Amino acid sequence: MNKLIVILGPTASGKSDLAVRLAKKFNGEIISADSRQVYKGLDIGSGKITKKEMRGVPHYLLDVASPKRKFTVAQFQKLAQKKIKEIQKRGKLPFLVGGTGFYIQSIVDGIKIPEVKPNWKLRKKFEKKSLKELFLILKKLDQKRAFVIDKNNKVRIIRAIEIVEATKKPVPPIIKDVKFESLQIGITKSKKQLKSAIRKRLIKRLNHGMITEIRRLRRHGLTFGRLEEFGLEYRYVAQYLQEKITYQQMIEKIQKESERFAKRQMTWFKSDKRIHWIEDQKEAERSIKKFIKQKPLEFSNGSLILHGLRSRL
RNA sequence: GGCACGGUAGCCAAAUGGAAAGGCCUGGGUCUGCAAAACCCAUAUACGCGGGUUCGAUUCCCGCCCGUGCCU
Repeated sequence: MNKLIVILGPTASGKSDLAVRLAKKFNGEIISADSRQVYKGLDIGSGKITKKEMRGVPHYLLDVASPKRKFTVAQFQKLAQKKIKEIQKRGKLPFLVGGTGFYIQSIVDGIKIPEVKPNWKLRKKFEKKSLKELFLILKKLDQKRAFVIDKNNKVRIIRAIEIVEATKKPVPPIIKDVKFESLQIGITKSKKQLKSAIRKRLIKRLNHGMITEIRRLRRHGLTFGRLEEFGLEYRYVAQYLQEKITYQQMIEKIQKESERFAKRQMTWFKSDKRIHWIEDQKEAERSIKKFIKQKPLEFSNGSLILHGLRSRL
């Protein structure tokens, strides 16, 4: 059996808690799909689940990377696929839980990411160039990719150039290699609910030593610049510690930015029509039960080549 | 009380004697190794009040109100 349950939703929607309950009920184990919780030492600020909250359910892909180094989707994909298979082999049901849409997509759709590691030196060099210059470079190297790429997005253009330079070939089309049969369950919350959940959670995190945590990260050698890259809590606490903003401004910023982040997450999720949106645990249980009973789908051999960028089934 | 500066959209903020920039917020969206990232699109009956000068005033003049700073 290669079934996989995905629990997703915007930040502060209560994914972790729901996942533990469901995992307990269905003999499952949890794999986190969160781009910040992979880092060691980012605990309170990233809302990492505690040992106690796990209630005996094994969790994976937490604390697998050093915050000094950048962790990427490709690394996530490899580790997660391996873990999921291991869990399945033991006869347990894997739950992929998190809010990082791209990470989830990398597993659910099994998109093949070009095997070109980020070349930080090259990126740094190209970052200095103007958008226009970069676009012209890409156009010369790979017309097809240049045609569809977001012309205003430096990061993407540089990445495309990076791939072509390394492989000496155009950027390959997106290929899907779906390895698991997955059921995606999404938690919905109204804007009001999210807003107040974010507020409550923020106060709690501050009371639980979030600032101390970030000071500790500093002591362990993380620069303020690096801390700011983690976004939200880490970014604005870092700014507060540098006295760029006041305590009050820090709180307001984290709140606002978290709300906006939740919105962006929903934008991502909304476009995936396969997600089953649920309002409570009962509903989730029902759809999981039904999903488990289904006969495994016949997997078509070979990989799919997508003509569009994402599948919106 | 005196002096100075200011009052432009929900917030910040520019310019201008002749159809009032921009940013934020907000809404929608994109996504091929940084994705809590990066990027795109949309959005406003906005010039404190009253009078005057003028063909025409947000802009110049007078008075008033409000805010900020300094002085007594």
